[in-house]
Amino acid sequence: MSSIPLGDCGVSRGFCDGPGFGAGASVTLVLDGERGELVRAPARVGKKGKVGVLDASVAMALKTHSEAERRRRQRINGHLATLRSMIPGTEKLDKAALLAEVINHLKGLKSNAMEISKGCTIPSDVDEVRVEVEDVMNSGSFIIKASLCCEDRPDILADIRQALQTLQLKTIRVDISTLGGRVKNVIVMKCEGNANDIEKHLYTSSVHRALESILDRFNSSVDFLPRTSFSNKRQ
Amino acid sequence: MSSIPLGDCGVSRGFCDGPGFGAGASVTLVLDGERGELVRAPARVGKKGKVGVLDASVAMALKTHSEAERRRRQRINGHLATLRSMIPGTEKLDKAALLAEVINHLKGLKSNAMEISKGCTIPSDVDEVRVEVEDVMNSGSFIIKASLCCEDRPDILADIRQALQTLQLKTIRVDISTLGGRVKNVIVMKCEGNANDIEKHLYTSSVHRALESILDRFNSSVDFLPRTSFSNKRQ
DNA sequence: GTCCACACGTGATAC
DNA sequence: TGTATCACGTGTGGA
Repeated sequence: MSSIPLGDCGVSRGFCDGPGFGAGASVTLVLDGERGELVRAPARVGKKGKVGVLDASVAMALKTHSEAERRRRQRINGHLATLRSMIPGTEKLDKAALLAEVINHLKGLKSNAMEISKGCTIPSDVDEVRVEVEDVMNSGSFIIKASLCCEDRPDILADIRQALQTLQLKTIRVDISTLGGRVKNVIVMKCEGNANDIEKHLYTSSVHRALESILDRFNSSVDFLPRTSFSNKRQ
Repeated sequence: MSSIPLGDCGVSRGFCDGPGFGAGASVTLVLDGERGELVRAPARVGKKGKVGVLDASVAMALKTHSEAERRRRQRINGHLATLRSMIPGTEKLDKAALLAEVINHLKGLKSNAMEISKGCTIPSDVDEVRVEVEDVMNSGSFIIKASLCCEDRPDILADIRQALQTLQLKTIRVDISTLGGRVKNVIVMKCEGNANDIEKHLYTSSVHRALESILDRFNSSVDFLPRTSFSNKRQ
């Protein structure tokens, strides 16, 4: 009784005239347990040995039971319909495929959020250079995602640009986040054309070296650089 | 045949000896359609008027049918179990509540992604200054979230810092995203202490003016500034 | 003893 | 044709 059935779900048949009831109740053949063989059902008798003395209360119990079960089905199918409306391209999928697609979208959104949080937050006060080949297109192009985390300074972006412009990489996107005097730069670059693994490794290590040189340069000059020129110093 | 049934799902009973079969097949009473009354089922006869001439092929059809149906249920329930394992706190929920929770998580992740993309992506080639009081703490402090979107240039961050350092605002966080020669700067500032609405509006408009002045300065000087010094120009 | 959720087999239906 | 999915009513076990 907690959730809402979301309408009739298109079930417009009358009560108990649907398929699956009458035949299931009148056929006196059952499939034997371990064998799967069709055998005669044992003549089921009532509790007192009489068939047909089911009274009105039992009938009412059956009725309410089947109605409750129908409501439960409506509830589940309503939620399924909601999910189907939320995920594009699932209009013609059956229940299992819809649920599989829901799982995929959930994984995708979760990894997406993970990726964004990984790319946007600043790790805990530790200098870091990370370079990874993020995605390999089937066209031979590949994407390099590099990040540099260090103490903040105003010309770090210019340094990064200068260090990377010698490479034949097209900068797709740059994200810079600062927090408490630290900065994390995420640079997404793309190399178009067919490159083999050796070339990819060459690019990757070149990017890594370029960013590490920035880090080294900064760390060697941090002692005598004026640190008071930033407005967002750590406190 | 595309997805995997994910094992037995704990169903260890033999075939057709489970609940819900025997009694349903031997009781010869059905509930009448529109009324919900319990009536005698019409004596179902075979196709040729004889009961009990169901041959082995029909039995096999029934067997394969129920087995296929069981496989279908296992597939669906397997996906449901996967969803349950993906979302914490759904271990003791029933199917409908689980699906409702899946819907909630999907909505949450989607709005989260929307929020992040709102703060990180660059709008479509239109200069923009937005300032909003993001969150008002119950301590009287408030947070100003300002964003400036314009053509990219190397010293824009320094300009923003200079323009905002005259205000008594502590910079909590700065996010900068560039894409195709455009840049979006998101600055989150905090003003501690008790401020009334007039002061908040004063701060807000000051930030707005500061950022717009940067935009104006850039737009008036864009004609004679060298634009070729960026590595990530739009192409 | 009542209520609820689940798994079951079955008929209808689509392809 | 067989082989899928789906909704149905029902039996049953757990709160």
